[in-house]
Amino acid sequence: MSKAPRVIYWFRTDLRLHDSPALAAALDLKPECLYPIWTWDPHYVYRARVGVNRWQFLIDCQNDLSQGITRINKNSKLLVLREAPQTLLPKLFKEWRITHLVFEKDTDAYARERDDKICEIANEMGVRVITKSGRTLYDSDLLVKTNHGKPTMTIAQVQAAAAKLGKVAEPLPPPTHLPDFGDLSLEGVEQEKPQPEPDFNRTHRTGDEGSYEGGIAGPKGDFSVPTLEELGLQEATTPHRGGESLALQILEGVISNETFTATFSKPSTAPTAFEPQSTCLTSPHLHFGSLSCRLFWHKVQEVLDKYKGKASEPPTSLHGQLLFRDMYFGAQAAIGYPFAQTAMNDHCRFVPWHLPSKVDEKTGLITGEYEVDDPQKEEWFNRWRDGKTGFPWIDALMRQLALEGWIHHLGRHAVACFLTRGGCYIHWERGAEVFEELLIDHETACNVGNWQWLSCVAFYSQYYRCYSPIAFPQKWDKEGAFVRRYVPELKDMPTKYIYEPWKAPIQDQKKAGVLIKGDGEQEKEGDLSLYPKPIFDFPKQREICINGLKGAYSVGLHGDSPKVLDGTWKEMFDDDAEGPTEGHKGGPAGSLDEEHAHNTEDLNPHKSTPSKKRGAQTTLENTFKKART
DNA sequence: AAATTGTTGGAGGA
DNA sequence: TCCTCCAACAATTT
Repeated sequence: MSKAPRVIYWFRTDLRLHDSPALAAALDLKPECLYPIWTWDPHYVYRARVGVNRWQFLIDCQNDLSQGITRINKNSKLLVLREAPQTLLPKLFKEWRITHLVFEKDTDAYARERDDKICEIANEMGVRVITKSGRTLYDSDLLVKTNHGKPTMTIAQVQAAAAKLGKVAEPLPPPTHLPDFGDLSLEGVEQEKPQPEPDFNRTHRTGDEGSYEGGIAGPKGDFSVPTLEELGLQEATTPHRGGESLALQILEGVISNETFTATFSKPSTAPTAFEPQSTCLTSPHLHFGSLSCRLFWHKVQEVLDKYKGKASEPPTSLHGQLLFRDMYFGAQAAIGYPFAQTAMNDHCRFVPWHLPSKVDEKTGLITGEYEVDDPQKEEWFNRWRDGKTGFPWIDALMRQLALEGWIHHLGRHAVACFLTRGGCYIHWERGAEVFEELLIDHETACNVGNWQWLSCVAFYSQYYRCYSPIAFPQKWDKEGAFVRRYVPELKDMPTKYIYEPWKAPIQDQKKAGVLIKGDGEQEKEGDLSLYPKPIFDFPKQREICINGLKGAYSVGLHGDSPKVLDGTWKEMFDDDAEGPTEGHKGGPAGSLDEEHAHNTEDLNPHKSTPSKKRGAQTTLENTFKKART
């Protein structure tokens, strides 16, 4: 007769009680006791980039989950344990006489490596491991297999595979009972403190990082959910809060509006809308698992089934948004570690962007540090990140991102295009890292996938379709309410100049209480606020970028090309690889000061084109002729 | 081989 | 508001 199961249910990213196939599997075991645990993975604390707002959201989720567990069983709660799962779990298996480990499968490259190791150890120790897929509509590995073993790179491929795989699984109801946990003794367990270097999150800490200081069960010894204070983090600034209770309320709000749900079309939702925003803001809940994507899918389906009018369809519909998520997860599942970088990634085009990542020679993985090939480009990057580019639309978005941890999808398009192929010509990996740090809904698969899309290195290739930081927001927000909200220096700027304040006559600037001057370092001059001059002439940079992309496409290297890996790609490009040089080596920004001294220079794109285009073409021929022979 | 399609560009004109 | 053109990528369909 075998003993009754003693189960660890390991909540990882997936923090939900509703529709957790893995939790259902754990309960199917009819365990004698169940330990619902969360482990502080030092990878998350130090190596992933996690800003305070995402920490806050996660802590909200944990508190809500813990309360949810206690509502079902007053003798149970979420147990938060401060140690890496690879070292901690084997000790717990022994200490708590565990028979089964159950968790939801994770296809992130690091998570897979970690979980494989854990499974191996569990196997050796005679602990049975049960995993279930629950993070996506379809199991990502199965999706890839159905896509002929290839990464899912288009939504059509996902839809074709989904048609073969059949309907999205029905969401599972929340559990009605949860067993007590057993003995919580940690007598025989010694905490192994993690190696904190490198620590990419140091900038967020006011005090010492303290998540491993109070022992495995935390400073109170009661396995409680940590506070930002305990983690040594500054206070969060986001108004968006986490937790399944809240997520279900949002979902209810969405589906109770039948027309919104049935006719939702992402490209026609305004990126400039705030309070309320134009989309549902469920992405952080999908990331942390405080909302099930399958529950979302079927709730939307119920509305569609009874909707009489003309409904929207994938890819622009709500279902389409969820399918895109599965697409990026499928691509990541198939490509693995290289998916999140250019190096070794056969699906990623090589473009000689500025500020390229340093690559670890042994592992081939990017290190998180980058090469400053041109100090001016680093200045552009810093000003982009800090919302001081001098383009109000870009700056407003970047400030909203830093403050609230969320910006609309099209806003992400605008800033991503601006940093990479439609402005700065800086590496998409730099932008992805900033988003990773600041977004509360950050998901490696979706973030990396979208950066590749926007920079035209994978998923998308129409690099000549470029977002203007002036014309694009004008389409949505003529008055510039969004800019006035997030860039308060410009709140009284006349509407005519709101997206290009450098054009405002000096009298108008003064009347609006702001001077367009400097690089954003200085905030005030006397009574007047200062707002920076633009980092460059947008139409000029746009042309440089488009020609650069054209060249890189014609060279045709990918992340796994030998020339990319050994650095000899440089032979295929001129030194100023991004395009026409024509005496702009010092950079167009240098000439800006003079050009805009009178604030009347017309920076309207597409004005100067015909003669210049020929010039660019000729230079391009020269730049890439080696590649063609 | 040519035509079509692809979630979300911009300008100019009717 | 809708249409065409711009100059032009790549995967898929015909």
